[in-house]
Amino acid sequence: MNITLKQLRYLVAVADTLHFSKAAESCFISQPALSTQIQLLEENLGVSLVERNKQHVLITPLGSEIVERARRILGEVNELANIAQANRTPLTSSLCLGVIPTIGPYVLPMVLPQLRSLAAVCDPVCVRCWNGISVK
Amino acid sequence: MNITLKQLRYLVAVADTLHFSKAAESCFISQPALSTQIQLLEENLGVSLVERNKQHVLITPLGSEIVERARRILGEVNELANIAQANRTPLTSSLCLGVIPTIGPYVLPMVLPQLRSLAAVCDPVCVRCWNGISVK
DNA sequence: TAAAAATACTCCATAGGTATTTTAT
DNA sequence: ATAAAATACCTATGGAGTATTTTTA
Repeated sequence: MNITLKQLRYLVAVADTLHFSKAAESCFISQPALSTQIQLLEENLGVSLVERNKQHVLITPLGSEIVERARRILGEVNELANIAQANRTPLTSSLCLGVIPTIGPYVLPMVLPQLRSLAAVCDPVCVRCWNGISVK
Repeated sequence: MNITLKQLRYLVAVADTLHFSKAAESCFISQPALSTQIQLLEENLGVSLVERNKQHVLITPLGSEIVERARRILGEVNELANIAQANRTPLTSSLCLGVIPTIGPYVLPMVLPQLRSLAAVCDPVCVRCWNGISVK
């Protein structure tokens, strides 16, 4: 199997809490589910990341290195999502307007000026030709 | 749903090939499977990353930004795996040796010196007490 | 004995495959 | 007509839950 972001999240949670049950809670999953994914991650990487022998959980030296990298990766994934989120704001993305060619030349000259007059609509308004009306 | 590394890999493959079928092949999956994941990723992010209108696939401006970040993230995940891989080399990790207490005091003095004499075994050799023989 | 992690098992969501349809050139 | 992506449908893997066992202090 392959490393997943989920596994990295769970590992970071364990590093933060040093407690499987609390880590699971913070991830909104059950303790066994988290346990399993941590084991899978260790198996995937072929190394031991967490010591469960003593009374409290310990992160191995290599584990700490991995945890730090996991934090960075998860941060960058969040950034990626945020970038997208920012561009998702209504009307900052491109507006695709479909009109059948027959009436296009008559309707567009009336509609486009009004569209442009809306504050949120910026140049350029790009007009392309479509050969159908299948616009969703 | 959540962004997955798999989706980021597929997106990068599309950016590299600008062709869904070739991208799918390079990921060792079918074209529909890749198509679906790209759609899911776009849905997750709430933005359009790939233009499929014209004869050849185009990455949107926002898509390019996302692709660059995806590349970086995937690279760092590989690094993470490599770090682990490096520490997986046999006998650079700790060796856990279990012996029942009854015979421990008799056997260990004979075994440990030989263990130490092996080139790959370094100090410190840490000896702990176990209350059982359940060692895998 | 109590607290915490591992294991057993079951179920369901979903990733992926094959076959087909849609779309554009 | 051909090539490419989307869709439909089905199967199977595996992630997560509950219940239980194991382990350590």
